[in-house]
Amino acid sequence: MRTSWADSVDNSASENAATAASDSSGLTRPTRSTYVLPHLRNRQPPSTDPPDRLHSVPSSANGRVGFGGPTTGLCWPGGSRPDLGRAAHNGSGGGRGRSGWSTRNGGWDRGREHEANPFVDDDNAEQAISEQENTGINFEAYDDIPVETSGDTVPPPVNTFAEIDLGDALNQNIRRCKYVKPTPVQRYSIPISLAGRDLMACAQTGSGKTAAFCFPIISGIMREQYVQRPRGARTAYPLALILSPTRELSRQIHDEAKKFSYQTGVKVVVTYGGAPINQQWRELERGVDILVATPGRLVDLLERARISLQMIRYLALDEADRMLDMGFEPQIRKIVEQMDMPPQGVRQTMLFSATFPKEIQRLASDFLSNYIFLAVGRVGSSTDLIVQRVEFVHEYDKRSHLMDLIHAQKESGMRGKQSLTLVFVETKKGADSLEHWLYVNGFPATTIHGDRTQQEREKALRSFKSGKTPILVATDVAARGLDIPHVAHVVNFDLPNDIDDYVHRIGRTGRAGKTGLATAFFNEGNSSLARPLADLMQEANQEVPAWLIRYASRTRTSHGGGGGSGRNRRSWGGRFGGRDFRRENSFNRAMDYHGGAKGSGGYGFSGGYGPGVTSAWD
DNA sequence: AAAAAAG
Repeated sequence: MRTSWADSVDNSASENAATAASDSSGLTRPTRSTYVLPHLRNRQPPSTDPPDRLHSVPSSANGRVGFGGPTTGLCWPGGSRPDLGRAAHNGSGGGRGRSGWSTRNGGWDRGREHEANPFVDDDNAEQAISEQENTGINFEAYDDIPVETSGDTVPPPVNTFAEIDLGDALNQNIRRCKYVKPTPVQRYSIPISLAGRDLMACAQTGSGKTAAFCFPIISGIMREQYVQRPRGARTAYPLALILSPTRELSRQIHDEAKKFSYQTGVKVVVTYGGAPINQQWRELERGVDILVATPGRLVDLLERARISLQMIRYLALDEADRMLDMGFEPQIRKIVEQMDMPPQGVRQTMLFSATFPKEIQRLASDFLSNYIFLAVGRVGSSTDLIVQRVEFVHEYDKRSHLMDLIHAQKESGMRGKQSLTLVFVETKKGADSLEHWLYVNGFPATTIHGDRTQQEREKALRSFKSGKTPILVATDVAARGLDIPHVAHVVNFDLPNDIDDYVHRIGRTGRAGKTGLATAFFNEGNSSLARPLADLMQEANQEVPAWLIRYASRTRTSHGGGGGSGRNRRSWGGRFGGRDFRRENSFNRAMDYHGGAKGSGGYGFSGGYGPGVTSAWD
């Protein structure tokens, strides 16, 4: 049985009580002194704000003290593994010159001690907030998770990181990240990727997808020590490309990848729009193995020949279904098919998302070669950890209703700043206007959307993460992938039109095995979402209001009971549910999953490794 | 129809 949201907030509050008790900056205190109205924000000087300083304060802790590094001074990565590449550059061993993995910085990174320690933030700021945080994933929530694989000769999953030959350096970083054992998606996808196979992976929000595609890439690059890259004075030749749909997500992936690749010699660079391109050029000139990027800026750099993709061995698309939807597909096609990237089959391609509609899968198969399809958990969301509520709220009542929710949340045990509320709205204008209204009413809120400058966007995100403004009003720019600890409540102030967007939005809470609450405001304008929403909630064992079910049956489409056609089809399917309600449509949903796309190619289910249809989640 | 992504 489910604990109530208030309970879970109470629990986490008491978990944190020891360390957070002295924190007096409550939710209720609007930070008016630093608040700037939206229309005045462009005049802000490029100042560093407190959250940033918070992270950089302990300069004395910079360097190698944070993770107990000195104890490992004698076992540099690869010290006992000559095949692990760059270790040879360390100290006096580096006599290979340009035959190493990165011709551009072969001589530069000998002094690895100059590589900033990406773990200092964790050790100082994050741990102070919550000891629990970095021990991360609540693995009990992942026990007996259903898994399905299909494709030729699927490599078996592993149960521990130790079973995987990732290399000493990477293993050490995994320990520094305090990852104790792999999440389900990692257990399955890492062996697949290490075997060199292309992969299309669906896994719940917050289940560790980033590491799942980063580890094999980093490990693979470390092995390719003799990769000879062309020498172009101004052109960078990355070996791996990771694409994501928003700038903030690209940044987040970059920051994660930096941790994973610390002291491996593998260089990670991020590039995205809205930020000065010169700085990014300089970074690229210093050498890049893994490039993380948003599509627009990458195309720009490709057209200026600052980047060549001809050495790409690994291509990963995060939020792959978004990357291939109408808005992005032409750009992705250009990058993948019309520039100088090696074709599928030559490079290794990995697609990851929590949702994967059938029609997008069909598109995606253009980029893949003999790929393995992997579905981990109830595809669509980590729903059991998220308590979902739907309330009927008229348009004109939404604001006061939101105010009630925030007050209720405040009273139900938010003592520190670690209980954050993320409010999704449909439009950028709506975001500004709601944020302004919240401000006027004394709520410490900020907003993130595509009409704000990149500086404003990143500042808003920092301010939210730090708890300085524990309410964030966002458009769908924040719907996918962002990993924000302590988001206790996601409010769908305006529901999206696509149920997949809903899945991603609520996935901003209930991360890494923690619980969360998601509240949606539903009214006549959302009738097209009634059925898919009711179905999703029911599948996740949520309480579905009777009025929503009535709405759902009223808006049944002529295509029949499956939720209609088009964008609101059920894309996650009920393959893992054991209940009759799901079985009824299991055939249709199986078709949804696999789209019949490779019907002649022998892509049957093999599914012999997972626990099949047994699931603690049902 | 909106949002995102180049400037």
